[in-house]
Amino acid sequence: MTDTSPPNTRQKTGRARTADAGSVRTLERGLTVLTSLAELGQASLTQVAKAAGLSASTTYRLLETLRQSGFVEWEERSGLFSVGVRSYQVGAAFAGRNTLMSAAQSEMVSLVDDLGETANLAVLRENEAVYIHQVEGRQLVRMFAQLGAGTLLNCSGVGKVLLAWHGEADVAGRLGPQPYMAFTANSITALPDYLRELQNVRAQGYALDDEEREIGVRCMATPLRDHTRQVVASLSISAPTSRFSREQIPAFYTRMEAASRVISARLGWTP
Amino acid sequence: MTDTSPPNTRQKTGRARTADAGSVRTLERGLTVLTSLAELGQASLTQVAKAAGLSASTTYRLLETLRQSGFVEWEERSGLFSVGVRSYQVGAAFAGRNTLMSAAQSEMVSLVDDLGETANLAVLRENEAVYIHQVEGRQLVRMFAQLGAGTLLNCSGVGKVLLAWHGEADVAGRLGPQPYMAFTANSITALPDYLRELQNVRAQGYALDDEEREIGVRCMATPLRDHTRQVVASLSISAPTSRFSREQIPAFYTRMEAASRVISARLGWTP
DNA sequence: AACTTGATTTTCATTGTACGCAAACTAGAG
DNA sequence: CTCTAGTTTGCGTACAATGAAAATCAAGTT
Repeated sequence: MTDTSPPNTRQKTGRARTADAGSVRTLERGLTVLTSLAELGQASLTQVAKAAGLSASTTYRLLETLRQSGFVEWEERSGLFSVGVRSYQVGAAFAGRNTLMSAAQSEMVSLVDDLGETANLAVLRENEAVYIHQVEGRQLVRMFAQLGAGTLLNCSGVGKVLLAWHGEADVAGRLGPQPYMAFTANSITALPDYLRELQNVRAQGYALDDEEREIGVRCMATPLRDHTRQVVASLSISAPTSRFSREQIPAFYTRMEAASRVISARLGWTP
Repeated sequence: MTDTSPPNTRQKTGRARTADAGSVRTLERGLTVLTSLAELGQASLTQVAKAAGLSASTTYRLLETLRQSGFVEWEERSGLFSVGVRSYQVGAAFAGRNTLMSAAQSEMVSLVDDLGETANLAVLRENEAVYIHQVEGRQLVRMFAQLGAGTLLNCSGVGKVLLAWHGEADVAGRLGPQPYMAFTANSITALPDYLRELQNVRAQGYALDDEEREIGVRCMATPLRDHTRQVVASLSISAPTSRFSREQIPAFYTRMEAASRVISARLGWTP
């Protein structure tokens, strides 16, 4: 029982905008449920509740509401939930409005035409790189990257590019506690190594994922900038090492650099 | 009408959900805001508030929460909101998990290879047909259909197919009040005409949009069924009349029917 | 069949939160 | 500078959302 404190404990600490000011808890929770479900792919009520960190009954009601709005689907047969059409519709609106994607589209296609490998477009979101667009290569072997999926920042070319021009503290914060998760023996797991790598990226103008994510797959990523000259996205090409040897790096870079330049120009970037 | 009738009018199917039971108002409103914004594309606070039918302050707080979660973006420059990356991510999860899309993908590609025109995949959602997948044709002329966009049911081939096997009352309900919106002189605007058209669809096995949506564009749609034998989606091909004459209808249908059969089979349909 | 176990749905009282109103700010336009 | 339209914040209250626990339901196990 809080003793009746004076009604005006108005702290006027300047402009400190409290992180979660004006935040609506219920909506926040609902979105957490939706996001958790998206990550799970397909899940039961209890699984979602656990993933979202909410009680079963609350999750039940939130999921039910999401279902009624079409953001979530429920398969009667199995009793499992999954993301619904409405979510897809809303997501498509993002793709439509997104200037980045339309600016990159044609160049990505011609890049794929020239190099024959799959091109990806990724942006930074909190602690991960999110692939927002992909143009598949002619080659049969399919690359891993899944649209909309998030990738760890420590072991992907796009991750390096997106962080390369950020401050060290920021980089450290986004990568989280060491050692970073490793996928292969080449994965970078310590901050100093990563920071040194970023220096290379700044010097060379591109980042390499040299079988750090998956053995047998090499990947080159370049920065895209807009009118503010900040790096807003990263373009990447992934290919099996058999078709992308170390010797080919300069050739790949020449082509990718040209594409990046064109796309950046469309975004308002000036040299 | 808060009828306090005993909650046990349990229907066998375990699923007797009352329309809005267990619905969370705040989340509902938040989702309405998100959906409205998706439709507007890019909008100011007041525009969204108006579209969602909510007060400015409520909308402000909901938008702010959506922004903090990444579902909505806010451009400082213009002060306008738009759909954010997070929405895209969640939507992509739908696409990934969607068995329909993966079942249809390869057949759509080969259909496009054979016919040279753009193929679309649509499902029914409330009162509209939603295009969830598209494979673009080689031809230069770009078709109208936009991914994730909803289409009116009265003047599209997919709309007719999706409703053809529904009861008349249901059809009437989904189409809303007459006269239906017309895009061209060929558009169907009255219920009796539409119901007669649905009879044709059932008899022929396909629906035609004969310049009903746009002059110069013809479109053929076929039903896709799953293991329940219900129509769960519709496949369609759109082409300018110059490349898709009435005489070609049988040829198109032969090809489309084959594709539909294969896709339906993948969904568990048995003849 | 009767039991067990675990998940889903509903009820219910309580609390805390989301809401609308209105005031305080902003920022353009005239 | 004033006006107007839009955005943001404070505040008190109604009532919406919540968790706990009870009631169902589904599926094994004996």
